[in-house]
Amino acid sequence: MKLPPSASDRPPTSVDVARLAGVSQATVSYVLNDAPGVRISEETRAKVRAAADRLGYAPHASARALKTGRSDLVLCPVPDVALGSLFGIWMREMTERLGERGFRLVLLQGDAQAKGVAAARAWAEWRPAAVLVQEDRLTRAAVRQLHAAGTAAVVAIGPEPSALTPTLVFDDAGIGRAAARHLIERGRRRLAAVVPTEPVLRDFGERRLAGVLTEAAEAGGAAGSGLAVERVDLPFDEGAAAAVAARWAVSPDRPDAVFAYNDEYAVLMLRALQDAGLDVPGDVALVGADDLPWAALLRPRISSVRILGEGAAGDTADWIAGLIRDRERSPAVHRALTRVEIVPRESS
Amino acid sequence: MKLPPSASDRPPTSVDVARLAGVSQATVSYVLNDAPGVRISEETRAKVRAAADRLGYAPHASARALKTGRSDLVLCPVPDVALGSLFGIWMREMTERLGERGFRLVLLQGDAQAKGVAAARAWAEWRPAAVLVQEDRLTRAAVRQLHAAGTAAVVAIGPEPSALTPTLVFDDAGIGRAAARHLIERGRRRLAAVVPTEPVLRDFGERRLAGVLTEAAEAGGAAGSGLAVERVDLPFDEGAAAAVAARWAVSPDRPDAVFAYNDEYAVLMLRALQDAGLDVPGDVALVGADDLPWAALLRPRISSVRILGEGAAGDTADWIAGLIRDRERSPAVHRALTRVEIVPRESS
DNA sequence: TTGTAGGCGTTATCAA
DNA sequence: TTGATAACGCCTACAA
Repeated sequence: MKLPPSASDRPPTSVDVARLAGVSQATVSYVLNDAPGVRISEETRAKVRAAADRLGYAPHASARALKTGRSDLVLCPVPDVALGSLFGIWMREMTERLGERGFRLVLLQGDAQAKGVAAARAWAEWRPAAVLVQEDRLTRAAVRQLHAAGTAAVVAIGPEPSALTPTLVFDDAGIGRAAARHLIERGRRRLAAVVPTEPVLRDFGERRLAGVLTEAAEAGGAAGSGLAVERVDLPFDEGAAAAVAARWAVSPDRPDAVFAYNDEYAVLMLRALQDAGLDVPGDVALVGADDLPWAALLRPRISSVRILGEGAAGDTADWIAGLIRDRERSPAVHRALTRVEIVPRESS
Repeated sequence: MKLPPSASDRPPTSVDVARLAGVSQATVSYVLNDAPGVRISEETRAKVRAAADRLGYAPHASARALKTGRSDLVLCPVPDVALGSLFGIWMREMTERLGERGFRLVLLQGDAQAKGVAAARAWAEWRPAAVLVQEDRLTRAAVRQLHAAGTAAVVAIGPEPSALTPTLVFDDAGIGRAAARHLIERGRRRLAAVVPTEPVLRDFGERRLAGVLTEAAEAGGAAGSGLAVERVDLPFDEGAAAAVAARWAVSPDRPDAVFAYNDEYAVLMLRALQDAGLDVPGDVALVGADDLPWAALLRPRISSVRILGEGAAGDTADWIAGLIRDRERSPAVHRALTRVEIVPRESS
């Protein structure tokens, strides 16, 4: 097998293909793009395709984007924290479905601190069809910047509908509510909610805590019984967890239930509680979140709040494709990303 | 604050900026790119920058790429499995460091099955400066395709130097070896190695197993003692794990040590072993891999093989930048990605 | 110190 | 059914 004769050292262009096939450059474009409303003989098509193959021709995406004025890019600048397995599954489904709709989802990691109009400008340079990004990285100027650059859809991901643009609502409060409701229904009265101190997790923790408080307030009102909620700010650190557990061990009004933010924090608390001589769930019930596979293997098995189920991404991808099609800009448009569901197990 | 007067509905171009600033388009380009060897008055520069700001001008990345003939893109098509926290940390460091070198690392998730020349063509359309991809997704034709498209560096990630292109060697066998050495040094003689049956993990498992076998063969030869290695094909499933453990519980020549592939499988095995009445590490020692934070919280705490430490990515990024600069194509060039290190804990 | 002009590789319009 | 040809937005010699 011989190397294709490279006319020069530079990547082959459609002109090269045309020359080799003995047709005009326009014909190459027609054939390779299956241009509608153009009749080209099957013979010519074959010649063109053979030539393209032979040269290893790959159309220049930038040239195409420049000419057509649009790109099929859906930019998704992800913060580091998002690279969890849960998010990974969701992302894969999104990629797949958006691909079927003709879009290419691209993850931009890094520059986690880049936000506002500066970040928006960097994203805008690619003239993406859509940008899908954590709400707190968007400002009014950022959204305007993206629109100015022709971005058809700017989609925020946040705890509640953004005032700026359509939002994919990720209901962290709902997660806290689900956990709290479950615990209260089981007769627990003194709840504790862990709020991670890690900068990237803190905000999520706050919102989950808020959900616990909401649920407790509602249930407390209904039952007329005193429901207490203790807030526990906690780094992911054994010592810190042990200190909390030790305090509870000797406290008469210690919590009888803990919502541990997620499954990892749940293990952390589980160990600390057990080491402090507290029985789970006898003395203290425990609920995590994310429903990670290994959490079900602990003893006791950790109850968890399942967040993004399989198949949750498909519809979302269609929704986003619709936003792009309609160039939707109204902040009134939003969609719940989360389907929260408690998975009860031994620990609660 | 008024909206900038948009001359038209289309994204502002450098011509628009020039018009607003009252200068030529070339001047805009000079100013915005800080062109060397061109003297432009500070006054003019200010005017240009003000105009660009006012219009929300973002240079068209595709137009620039088309003109300059190169892009600063480093494409990294990742399989789904890679979106673990470990890989996330590594990725973030890579992004950062490559950014300092003027490159933009972009993750293409999905199309995990796309490989060979078809996938290469899709990647080539973006005329990336480099492509960083799992070795098994590359073929000779794929590498040639990328080179033909002007890709300066095609970097494979694989268990051993590729015959096609420079390789980032991810030493899975070394992980198995480290685990085996540790266990053998502690006097264990009948090793078992878990090979996950999940399609995406199986190959990695095979290589880690191979490492265990290698180490056992070497140690066996040296010690002259009979070292046995049992292969355990296992899905991530409690029932399957229980079956294995139950068999071992009544077997006189059961393993006295298990390398569980990773920390998640380690929990799986830990529970199964304990349920079967086997003591860890008394009857059976256990070693995982990845050194996930929560694994250290189990009882007994899981010994683990740490793989990519902090800072492992910085040098790698520099190495890749070098490959791009030199347009390095020799398969002889490779670099170890892994820095394997055992983290001994209670379970072994 | 600034402006003019050509061309990067495509797509798409209009003739032939 | 096919072939010239004109942009798309930007960079960069070269001219002024």
